Amino acid sequence: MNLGLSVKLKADFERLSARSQAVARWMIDHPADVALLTTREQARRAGVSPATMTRLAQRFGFKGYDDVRKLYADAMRGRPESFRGRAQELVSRRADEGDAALVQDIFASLVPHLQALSSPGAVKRLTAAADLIAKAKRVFCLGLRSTFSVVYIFHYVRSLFGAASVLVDGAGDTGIDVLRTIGRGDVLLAVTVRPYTQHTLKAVCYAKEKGARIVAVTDSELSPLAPFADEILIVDTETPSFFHSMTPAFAAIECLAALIAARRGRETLKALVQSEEQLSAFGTYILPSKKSRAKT
Amino acid sequence: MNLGLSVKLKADFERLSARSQAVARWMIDHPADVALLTTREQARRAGVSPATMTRLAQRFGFKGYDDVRKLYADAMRGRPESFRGRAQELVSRRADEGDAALVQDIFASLVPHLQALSSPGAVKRLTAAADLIAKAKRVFCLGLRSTFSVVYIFHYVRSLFGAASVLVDGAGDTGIDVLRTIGRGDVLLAVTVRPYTQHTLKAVCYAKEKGARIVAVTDSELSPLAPFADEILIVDTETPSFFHSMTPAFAAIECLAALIAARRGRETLKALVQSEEQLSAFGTYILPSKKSRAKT
DNA sequence: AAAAATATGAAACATCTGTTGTAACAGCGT
DNA sequence: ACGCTGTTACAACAGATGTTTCATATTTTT
Repeated sequence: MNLGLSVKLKADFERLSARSQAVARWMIDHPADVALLTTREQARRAGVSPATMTRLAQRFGFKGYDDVRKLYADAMRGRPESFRGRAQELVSRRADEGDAALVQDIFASLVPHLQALSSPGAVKRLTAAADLIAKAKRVFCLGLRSTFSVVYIFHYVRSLFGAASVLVDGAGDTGIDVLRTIGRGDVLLAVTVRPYTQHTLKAVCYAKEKGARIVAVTDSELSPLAPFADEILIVDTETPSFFHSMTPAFAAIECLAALIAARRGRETLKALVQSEEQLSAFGTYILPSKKSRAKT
Repeated sequence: MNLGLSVKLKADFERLSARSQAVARWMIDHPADVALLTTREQARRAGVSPATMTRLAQRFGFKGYDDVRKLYADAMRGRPESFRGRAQELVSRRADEGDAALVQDIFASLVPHLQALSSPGAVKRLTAAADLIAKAKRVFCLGLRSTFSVVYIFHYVRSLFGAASVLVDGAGDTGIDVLRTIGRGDVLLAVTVRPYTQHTLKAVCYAKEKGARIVAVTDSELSPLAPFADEILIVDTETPSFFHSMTPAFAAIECLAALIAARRGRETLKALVQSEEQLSAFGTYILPSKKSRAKT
């Protein structure tokens, strides 16, 4: 990620006044400090009056130097597109203050959450989890309440692939019963975010004791699942609205499923063909070509 | 970022008070923001009064929270890899190596799909669908196979909000039976993407005949659902992997739920309080404070 | 059940922030 | 020398910042 401003700064360097050049030089040499220090402190270090900082920023089209600092701060967080995104957001919010703003805000907040999942650290965790699951005899998928969506899609995709998957869910609250047979060689994929569900933690404890490995998808290093997890995936849930979003967790699980499928390679493809045959035999899907003759 | 404080924070976590734990958790989850945001802003995001921040810092031997921020700022300066473009170099170099490439590609492809959902046209459709659903007597939620995740989360959130919602799903393939009572004033939320499921289309036909309105979430204007839909939301499903992603549909539905919740305003909040009371009475969640006395 | 101890948020506080108005200054052509 | 232009620092301002105080919950102990 390169700061657009640094580039502009270098390009226009010649045309700047003496003091402004001093500031520009200092900024280019100390990008981290631009994000971390106050404008006044930066002026002091660059040997310039604070007013000069503000005016330089304004020359480049910012409202003040504060905006420059925010730009550098965002860059430091490792969110390359955030400035462009924010600008768009502002524009559109001016256009409409109501629903549109909420929609924009929700999706805008999701983007950095997804980007966080493709950071090197997250990738390492995803691949480690995929390795663990790919080697497992069976995978038990457990997620209650809002996270059920997440484990369901994992289980569904995994079933399509022909891999051994058990969805911990059952009519009449018999869900947890399927865990009875869990043991060494199995993996429990457990998903829970704040507020953490009691049953999920219990199940993880239980499975761990029986010798199963744990892959936890949760929202913090401090999650109660963390101490039990062999592999842990951290997903964001925050949104500008007052409720949490499961979209990042959902995306992470889909990605995990894809990684595992890739590991099984040829086997996956064979299973997919089988699945398709079965489903078309049952007339599950509408045929893409002619008229679909409905039956039943 | 190797911060001595994070370690101490985790070590003493149990001994901290409820509010301090909230702060510690937020700090561990957002280390970059500790360095970049003001104390007040951090307090706001952690859901705590500014005073708590200062006090927590003092408990750990600092003069005030400002010193903590400086500590984090120094730690951030110490790792220029994430800055000045070297991070992205690393990323793109790794992107040639199998797993990482797949992960990057998947999330990268999701971002434009989400952005498409906040385009003016999509916003209009979302708000129109929200309007229709907000006025409905009851909402029936129907999605089979991979799309079940999507309708499940909608149903779950809507139930939390105390709105009338019926999940079309049942043990023993009795799911469709609940549609018997559907009629004028009701809305059927139907989700299906290619390959379209036979049953979903059938159900939509049936509901339409009975006078219900249809909100369709699907992947194309040419979807078989389109002719029956009163409101239609189009979501992308394509990924660089060989299977489809439901993440955009998932995000769209969450957004739709948020819009509807906003429309119900005060009512939503009351229902949320009720839900919380009920859930805590049942001991569903792990209590955030000290000893959580498990029951059952 | 009462009392002591602790934790917490609202408001108050002095301090510091970023910006702007003003005046001094240097360079430059006339 | 003169006025004109563009820079710059200084001072002043409104607003925000981090900390402290104090009264009020909340928890723990007696």
